[in-house]
Amino acid sequence: MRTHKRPRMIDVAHLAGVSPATVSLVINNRLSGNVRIPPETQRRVLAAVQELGYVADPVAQSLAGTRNRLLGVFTFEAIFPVQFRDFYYPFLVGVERAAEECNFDLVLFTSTTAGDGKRRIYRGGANRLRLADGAVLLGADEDKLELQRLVEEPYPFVFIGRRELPNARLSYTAADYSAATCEVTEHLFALGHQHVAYLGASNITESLADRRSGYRQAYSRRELALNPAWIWLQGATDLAAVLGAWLKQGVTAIVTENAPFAATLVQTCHDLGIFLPADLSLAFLGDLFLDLPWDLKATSFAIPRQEMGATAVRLLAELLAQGDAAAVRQVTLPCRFVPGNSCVAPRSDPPNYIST
Amino acid sequence: MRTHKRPRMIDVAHLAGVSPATVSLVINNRLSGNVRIPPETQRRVLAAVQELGYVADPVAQSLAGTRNRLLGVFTFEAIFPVQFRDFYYPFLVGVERAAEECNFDLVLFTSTTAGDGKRRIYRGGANRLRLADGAVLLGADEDKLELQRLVEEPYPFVFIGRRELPNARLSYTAADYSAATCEVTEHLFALGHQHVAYLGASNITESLADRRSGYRQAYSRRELALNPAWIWLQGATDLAAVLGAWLKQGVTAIVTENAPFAATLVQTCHDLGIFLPADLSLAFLGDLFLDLPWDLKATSFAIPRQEMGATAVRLLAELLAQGDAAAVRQVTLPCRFVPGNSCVAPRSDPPNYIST
DNA sequence: CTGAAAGCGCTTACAG
DNA sequence: CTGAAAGCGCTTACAG
Repeated sequence: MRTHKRPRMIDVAHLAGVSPATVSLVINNRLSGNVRIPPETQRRVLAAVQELGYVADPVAQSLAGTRNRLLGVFTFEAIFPVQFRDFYYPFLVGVERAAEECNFDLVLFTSTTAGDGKRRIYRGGANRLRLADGAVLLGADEDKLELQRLVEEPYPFVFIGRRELPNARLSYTAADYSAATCEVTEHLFALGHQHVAYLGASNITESLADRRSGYRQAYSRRELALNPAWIWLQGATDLAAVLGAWLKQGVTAIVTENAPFAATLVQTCHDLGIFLPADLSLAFLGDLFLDLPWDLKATSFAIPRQEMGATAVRLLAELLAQGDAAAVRQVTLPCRFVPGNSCVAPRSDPPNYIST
Repeated sequence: MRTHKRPRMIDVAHLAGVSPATVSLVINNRLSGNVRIPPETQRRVLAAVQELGYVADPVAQSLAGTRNRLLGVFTFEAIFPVQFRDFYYPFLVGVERAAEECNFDLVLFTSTTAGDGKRRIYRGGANRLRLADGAVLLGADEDKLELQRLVEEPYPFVFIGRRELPNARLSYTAADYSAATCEVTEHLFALGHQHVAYLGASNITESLADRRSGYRQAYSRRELALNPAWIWLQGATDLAAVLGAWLKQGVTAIVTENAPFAATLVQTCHDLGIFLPADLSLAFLGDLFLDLPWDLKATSFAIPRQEMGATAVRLLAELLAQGDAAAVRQVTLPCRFVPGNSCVAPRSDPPNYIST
């Protein structure tokens, strides 16, 4: 039972002495081409809007099939995560700023949480995001099946982060992890390291694949042979054992993937009595939220998170303006190399490690 | 031009050989009271739903169902501030969680930014928040005139943080800064301090007023006279001078308001060669985002930020359910005393300070 | 230039 | 028990 406290378009129309259609036209500035409404009428309409405090109901606008200047923000996990707060926040800052620029409000889909705590775009079969004109998606753990379904319908969205599907292209703003990883690895080569190992997580995502290809690229640019044993993805084997073997084989530097992983690495080095960075140089692939011991500052790269968020919104705004829901835009932004002191030149006189 | 790829209710109705109304009733389980649909019909409808992969369009549902289940989140500054990120974030976490519970989506009003960079509830006379069923407001620097206007219209909202208006009551979820400050101050008395001074900001807000009254309350509970000179609000006089005077007069402990301010205090102590906490105990009024030197851990209290956010949303949900836009709810949540080591017993043998 | 009408996809009284 | 109809608040051809 809606109490009609909120003024509706019909009220505005009455007050202004025109029809709802005219109100709609004036409000939405659809005064192009063959539609011409005299300034005086427009003024009356606007005055009525003013007087009543009228704001169009976005739900009705949406149903009627036009734009409601609402941009969705969808994450498969909580949008305000507690665990990776520091990582995600800058994306949101960027999203907000760009939305402000483009005059969009943001709708956060929190009601899409399924029974299992995970969020779903499709509830049963309906695309919940349709409440908004378009949406920005972000976060890990995306459900590829849902994404696949989303690209198949004419609904504009942009993913923050590169995401690929088997048989479809989708819009995204990515960070150039490949180039950044290549740069970091080359930095190690330039310092004089010959054998640079790679420590990664056991899973594979687009952004991890990019890092790994950047690592390989650095090797091929230097025309160095890459010993497959120097790539180790977290698995059955013990990290300490791998580390011991690497050192014996002459590995003097490691590039490592994510922060939780990096913490384990640093701890293991400590346990094995390996001095950082004197015995072993460490480079980190992306923003690190980890306090390193011994005044170590991570050599790494910075992900342009705020820009990625802002760019995603701007792309979406373009897609909407262009009105072609099938259009695909992909933008890759550079990362910034962050020099630290966790990478130094290798020892001229390497210690003789005992295997563990 | 919406393409009808998605099955609509009418399609289900056709397939099941019933009317849309029946489909709606079955799907929404509105089979109470005088509505009775034979199991066989229900089965047919459900089978059709299944076969077509039908799910109701939420947009149409909201439009038909009177409410749009959108809750606004409004701040007069950016909702994702860069400066006070750590302070505001937990409120948002609480808001999101409660919204999820209550099945509301959230709309962040970023489009309300005026030319001057500040956000406004009213744009040209229109309440922009009306887009949502109700709204949660938070943040400092609220515009009292806009708030005044908002309470005057029948629009349900809840402020996160106590806010008062001259001639109206509004709904909020507050933290009990008064009790918490009283507790912290009494803690100092219990440690043996006789003269506890108060250092505050120059402005006055509801939450600062609460702290100040808590401080006074602690004195009156102990039946101690409060020397007016021991309350100092940031102003013309130099902090160092005030501090020097206090110490000479036997002040051995200070409670201090906000973090930026607290930083100045700590620095000044350092400059004057005052050892913390041996020479001077320091208590902090609320969550402190400041690294204290010398392994000092702040004695302070924790603001129940997440709970405040969640409670605000739940209150709002209640107000909406109750349908009385004029109803006012005010909830005050307790803060948690945080024992640190920045408060210790006063020296039995106080140093003889030289005035600066 | 502007109004009347149809339609977006659903729900809810109201009849039968 | 179930259908026909009206309505939610808007937009968009289509007439005039």
